[in-house]
Order: sequence, then structure tokens, then C-alpha cells
Amino acid sequence: MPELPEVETYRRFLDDLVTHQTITAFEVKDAHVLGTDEDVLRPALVGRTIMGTSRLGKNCFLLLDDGRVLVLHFGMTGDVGAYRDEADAPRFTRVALHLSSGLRAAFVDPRKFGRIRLAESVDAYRQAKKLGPDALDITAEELQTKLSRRKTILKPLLLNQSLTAGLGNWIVDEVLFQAKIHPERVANTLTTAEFKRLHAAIQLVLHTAIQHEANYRQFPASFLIHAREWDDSATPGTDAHLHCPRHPRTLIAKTYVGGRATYTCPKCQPEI
DNA sequence: CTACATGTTCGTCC
DNA sequence: GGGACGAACATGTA
Repeated sequence: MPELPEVETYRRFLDDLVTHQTITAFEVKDAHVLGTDEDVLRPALVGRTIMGTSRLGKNCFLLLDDGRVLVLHFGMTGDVGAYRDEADAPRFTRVALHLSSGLRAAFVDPRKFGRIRLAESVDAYRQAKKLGPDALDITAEELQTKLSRRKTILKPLLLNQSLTAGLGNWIVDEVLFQAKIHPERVANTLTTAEFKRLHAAIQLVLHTAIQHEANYRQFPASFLIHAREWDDSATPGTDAHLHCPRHPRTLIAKTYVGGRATYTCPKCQPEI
């Protein structure tokens, strides 16, 4: 489930686990998730001390003592874990960093869309991937400048990591709901007031999600996310969750925008 | 068995 | 060079 708030939560977990630790072994259980050859990674990692962590968008970085960085991208289903004994390795652990503490940091990813790679620096990686500013850092002015040059619909733009990094499918729906803007609005038709609402909604949704460590069920009842099918509170037969938090009699609509499942409130987010 | 899924990248066509 | 669209990736879950 790794969008920005999940990755930030993983980063904090890893920061406690790996900072000031020396890597004693690099264990690959499934090389599919490696974006850099194992033969390159192992000598680059073993013996190195991890100085700290950072994050940009959905990418997490482990900062090595030679200035290079191990980049973790969690794809659709990536997660992190810690264990001491092999028997306790989380299911779907693909790669493990063995640490001088005796613990092991697990890169867990059932679907294997995640990637682990080595980069010369955070900045080199940022440039190579053409990542825009982190969604928590971008200003309302910067957002408006970038979006108001575009004549295409809003939602795919917000998912584009080169514009701003960190927003994913459910967050964009939540942001647009909170900002009361339809996902198919053409970007350059938004008013300054709407850009301000958009920016404020990004801040609200990201800070709320991080505060709850991305545990959706704990989000305020005013959040659209409770209407998503994969929320376990969406019990079949009881369709209360399919209604708008602000309009108890209005059903949340599910459509596809830019090929992605999209949830909107027809009342809060009128078209055009 | 079928449909769908939180992300990214690549190919194709206009 | 964009932009729209679809497919591919690999696998679990409903």
C-alpha cells in the first residue's frame, strides 16, 4: 500500500532499525526485486555503516557511509520487517540486510513490483527518475505554476511523480474530494482559490495519514477512503460506507480516470 | 474461474 | 515532444 504516508512510516521504522548499524551480509531470496545486480550490490553494501535514512515521494533511502545510497521502492505491495531468526522471516521476504545488531531488515513484497537499487546519491537518483518536489514540500504557488501550464485532466497529472512526488491513487482521490474538485477537470482551468484548496488538501491528507501511520481505518469519518472497497469496514450488505461523508444520501461514484479506479462524490465534486 | 488491485514503464498511435 | 491509451510486470485476494 505504499504511497507517501506508508513509505514515510516504513522509513521511520527502518531509521530505528538500521541507523548506525553496519551491514554484515546482504541476503537475496528473490533477485527479481533487484534493480542493481547482486554482484554489484553485495560488495557495495557489506561492511558499510548506514548513517541514516531519507525519503523522496515513494522512495526510501538508506544513506551509506561512503556517500552512496540504497534506494528502496515498494511498488504496489512492498513492506518492511525486522527479525532475528530465519524461522521468523516474514512471508514474502525477498531481500534481507543482516545488521551488526544481530537483527535483519526485511524487504517484503508479495507481488514483486518493488525494487532495490544502488545510487550515487539521492540527488543523482532524483535526476535519473525525474522526480519532482516531495508532495509535502511543494508550495501552493509551485503547484499552481506547474499545473496551470497543462491542458489535460487533473488526476493523471497529480499521479505523475515528475510533477510532485508521493501522491498515489487513493491519496489523489482523497485530496480531490477534500478540495471539492472533480478529477477530470482540465488543469489550466482551475482558479487560484481551487489551487489553494488543492494544496491545503494535499497537506491535510498526507499529515493525517502519516499521523495514523497509514492505518486507514483510523482516519477521520470525513475521509472518502472509508468508501473504498478494500477497506475492511466496507462490510458486504451494509452499504453505509458507500455514501458521501458530507451527504449521507449521496452515493459515492466509482469510475475510471486515466485507467485508474476513481471514487468521487457527485455532489461535492461537480464535473466541469 | 474471473475480476481487480495501492505503481511504474514501455510501446503505439495521433 | 506531448498526450491518451493499453499492456505488461507477478501474485494475492475476493
